[in-house]
Amino acid sequence: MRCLNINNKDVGVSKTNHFTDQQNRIATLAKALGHPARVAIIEYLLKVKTCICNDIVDELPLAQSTISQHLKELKNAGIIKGSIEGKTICYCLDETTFAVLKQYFKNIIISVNDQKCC
Amino acid sequence: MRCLNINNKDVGVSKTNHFTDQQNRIATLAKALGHPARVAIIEYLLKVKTCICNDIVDELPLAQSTISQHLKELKNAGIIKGSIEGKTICYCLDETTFAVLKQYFKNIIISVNDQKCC
DNA sequence: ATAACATATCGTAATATTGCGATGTTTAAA
DNA sequence: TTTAAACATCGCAATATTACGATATGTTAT
Repeated sequence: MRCLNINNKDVGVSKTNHFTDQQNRIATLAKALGHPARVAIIEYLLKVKTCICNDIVDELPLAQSTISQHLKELKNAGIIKGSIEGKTICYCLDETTFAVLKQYFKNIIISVNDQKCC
Repeated sequence: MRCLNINNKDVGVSKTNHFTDQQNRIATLAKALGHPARVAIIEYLLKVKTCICNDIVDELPLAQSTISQHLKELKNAGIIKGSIEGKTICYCLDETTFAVLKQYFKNIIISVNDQKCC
């Protein structure tokens, strides 16, 4: 059953358009990292330097389709890159994205040290 | 209507217990940052050094109850701290948490530079 | 005591996320 | 050319998230 939103209330909808591009970007990246399976995938990619593809299925307690979905989300967010490598796909981490994240938190820490409270 | 999960499939449930504490911790932090409103709240707290409370309601295009909910999530994740300050509540960023995040991404970058691919 | 302010919580409605099996699609080997 | 491996996508079911208004709660002035 589908119901109409009679009152025109923005219910259940992220008002992304009200925030800055930077804020949306960080939120998108953080969201993509906001699931332990995806964190695990990243750590796996980090471990197996040669950026192998879906042996991840054997690594994690999730179905192949689920892993594929998680990989897609990571790729959409720009956290990983994937390139076709014959029969398989070579996924690997996107350094520049992590550099953005590192810098963002670094800057926060610089500012937060000025705080005079709590 | 509520339906039973006849097939015992873990449908729609994060299997957090299959991942390491570290992975779950990072995912929890990232998830809390995974919404532009919460990123905006953090940046606001960063700007107004004196960690004022709900003037955030005037800053963001969201209802008071919604802001309160976002603050709660940030607090639960350990990203902000709050202490009662008379009539108001003094919210401020938790430095140690940001230090964790910064370090995490720093370490990733160190490893990712070894990568020989893509 | 009461009013007013600053929150938090609750109930509800809607969308988003997560997970799976089944099924496509493409490539490489047989 | 069939087969199989490696993914991706689809459809479904269930939970989670987001947002709001209404309301409750606590604090401080009046």
